[in-house]
Amino acid sequence: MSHPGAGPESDGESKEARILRSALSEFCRKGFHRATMEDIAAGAGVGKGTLYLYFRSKQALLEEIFRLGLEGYTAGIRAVAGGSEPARTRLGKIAAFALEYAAANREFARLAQEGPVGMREEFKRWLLDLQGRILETVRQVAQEGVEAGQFRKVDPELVANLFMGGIHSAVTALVWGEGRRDPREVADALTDIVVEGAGRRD
Amino acid sequence: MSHPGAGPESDGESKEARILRSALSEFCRKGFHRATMEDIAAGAGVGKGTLYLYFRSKQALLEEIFRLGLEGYTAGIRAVAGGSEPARTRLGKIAAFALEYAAANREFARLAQEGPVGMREEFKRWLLDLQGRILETVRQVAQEGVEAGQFRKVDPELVANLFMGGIHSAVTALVWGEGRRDPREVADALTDIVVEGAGRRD
Amino acid sequence: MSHPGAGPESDGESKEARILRSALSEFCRKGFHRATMEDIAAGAGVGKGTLYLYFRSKQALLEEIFRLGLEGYTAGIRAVAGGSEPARTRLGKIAAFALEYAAANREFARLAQEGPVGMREEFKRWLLDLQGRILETVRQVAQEGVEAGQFRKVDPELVANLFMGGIHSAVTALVWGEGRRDPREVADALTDIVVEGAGRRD
Amino acid sequence: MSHPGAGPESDGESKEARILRSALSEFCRKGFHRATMEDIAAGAGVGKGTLYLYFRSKQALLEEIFRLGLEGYTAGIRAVAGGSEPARTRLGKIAAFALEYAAANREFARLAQEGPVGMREEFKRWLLDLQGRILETVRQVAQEGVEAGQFRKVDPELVANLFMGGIHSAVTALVWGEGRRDPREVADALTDIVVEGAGRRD
DNA sequence: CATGAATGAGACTTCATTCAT
DNA sequence: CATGAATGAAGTCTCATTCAT
Repeated sequence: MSHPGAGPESDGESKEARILRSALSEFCRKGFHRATMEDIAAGAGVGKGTLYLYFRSKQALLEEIFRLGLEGYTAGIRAVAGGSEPARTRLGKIAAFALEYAAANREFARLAQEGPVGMREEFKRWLLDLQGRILETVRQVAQEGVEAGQFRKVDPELVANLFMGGIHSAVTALVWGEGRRDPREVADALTDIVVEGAGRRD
Repeated sequence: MSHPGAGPESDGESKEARILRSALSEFCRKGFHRATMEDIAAGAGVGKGTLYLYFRSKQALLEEIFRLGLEGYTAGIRAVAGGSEPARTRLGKIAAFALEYAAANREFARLAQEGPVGMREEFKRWLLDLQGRILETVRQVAQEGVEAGQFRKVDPELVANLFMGGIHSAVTALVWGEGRRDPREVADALTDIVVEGAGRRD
Repeated sequence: MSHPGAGPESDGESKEARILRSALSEFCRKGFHRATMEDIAAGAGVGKGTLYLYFRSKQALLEEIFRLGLEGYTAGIRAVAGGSEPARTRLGKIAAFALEYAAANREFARLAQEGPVGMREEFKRWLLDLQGRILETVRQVAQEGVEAGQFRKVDPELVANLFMGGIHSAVTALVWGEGRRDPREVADALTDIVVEGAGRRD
Repeated sequence: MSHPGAGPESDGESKEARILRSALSEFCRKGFHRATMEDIAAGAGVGKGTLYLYFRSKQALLEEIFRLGLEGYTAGIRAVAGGSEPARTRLGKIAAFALEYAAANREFARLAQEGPVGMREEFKRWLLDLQGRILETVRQVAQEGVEAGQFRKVDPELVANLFMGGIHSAVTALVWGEGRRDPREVADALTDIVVEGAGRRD
């Protein structure tokens, strides 16, 4: 086995998974620097030294959390963005997926909003890259919308920025606010405004 | 001092201001936790102990930076949002102001994007509150647009979220990217899409 | 195992011996404190826990290495020192044996030169004692040389110190230096100087 | 001032000196790895953090101790070795100086015998170099003795090795043994044997 | 007001040792 | 006998904060 304790645990979750969950929870609650390895270990029900059997360092732990969390996110975004449906439909799906993903991973969503605090410069670049690729994916959808005549001649990059920014803003409200709204409904309304505009049609 | 009678600060900036500028610069460059009081003091050209004559703690320094930076920002937003012009015009002015403010205060804009790292829970709440009040201001504009029949029956809160999220996204590109675009132009394009929509009008 | 009936250790070396060799190698390469039980186990081709079936602790491992290495050394010294030949011959044999022993056990010789790092106070005393007994053996040879009229009235203890110190110095050059000289030749030259003196005879 | 606290202390010794003394004492008593910065600080009567105002790390502290200790040693050796007196006289002075230096710096002498444990590879090389230069100095004396016809045709390098090895051995006895002998007397006797030889002159 | 030497709490990380399998 | 996952004591080092000057 490449990793210690890869076998099934009695409480139904691998040690690695327990550590990751505990770390996410601590990082989210206290921020990277205020969270201590001691507390993370306690939260995972393991000894302090055990953390280092699974992760090289505190930083590595943080980065792995981001890697895993963003892997699912980007894969999902790309999947729903890749169809052959009208641009509007695809945008709607992107928004819906993003908001639902955030709702399903509230702690990670909160952590991700803290920004790349405590990461090595190298990992920060990876993160910016990833963000760039997501924006590019959305831009592509907008551009295809323009080319297919579904959208007017708008700057696709700006649409992508606006759209993802709007989603980001909605996610903030979603994960921090108390009065929760249905992610799907928000996604639809957001898409509606981006495509149809807020202005009155005469 | 070389010029007696030139006032206590012959280099034209009060010690407090110099400290704040140095702290902003350090926080921006290294992040809150990696920045040291020693470096901040050196950057301000004062002794380490002097920092504590002006600010109770490192946290207080950070919070004061945010207080001052956001004060100007919110005041500006409120000012341009408050006129009696059409909603679209006011939204355009909001975007223009926000982007220009970010361009004029790049370091602060970068710092603000890092999120509330290192702040006391109490100050985080104040920050969320402030953000809420800004959103509320924008929401108000949108709502008045709806009421005045300039906008169709969209959810004003969502419009505010989308709009400010888009601005946020544009600011990120503005303060981190190299190829700079004119803030005003970006603001106009952003407003245009939000009001007119990306979709084709038939 | 490939050859049933070939005994429990078909590779020709008992587990204990393999562990000792690996430990010696690690201690020699990295020093006592930097060497890890993990690496020692890996080098011996056994599990970490197995080390503790053969040795009580890391210290015990170190001490056993010294015990074994010095056992052969002191036995050899005593053997060649014990004859009834002239003192000079016996000194020559002592030097030859010591240098050849070091050449044949380079790793141990290097380790022994590092001094009693990491040992318990008790074992350090044993070590000093042993060193004292070796010196005593050599002193005895010198004294007998004086008594037999082969040597002039020199302090036998000092001769022993000088002689063994010279050997020690030569061993250092032998086990660390690249340009190797023949141990036997060095031993002869060393003995020659100690007995005949560097000074010119008129 | 380049260093904090360079001014005179109330107890008549600079903080840096107190730290160095405490560190030497701890390193000597427990060895490099077993000595703790906490104990060193306590022994110097300063806080733990203060150590790091004067020395970058524990290693740096050790290395500085060696640098200072060996600086005086090598300077002394070179000084007494450099005269124009007969080789024998100079060897005698070298031995006397070395033994007196060891007697005057017993703790350092003990530490130096532990070998280069805990040092960076780079510093180890510096140390070996220094040792080589000392040997070279002694070798030079022996060679000049040969050239001046004071010594017979012996290998000067071997003489240097023997002589310094003998001194080393005597130092060990001196700093660890209980029954102390006068360094000067030991130095004379040692030199006598090396030059005249232990053997009887017929 | 200003300074910066001094402090010590606190965090990460290592690794010898144990013990259930 | 053998293993190696798990542990936690222990140690180094950082840095915000204080206070005597």
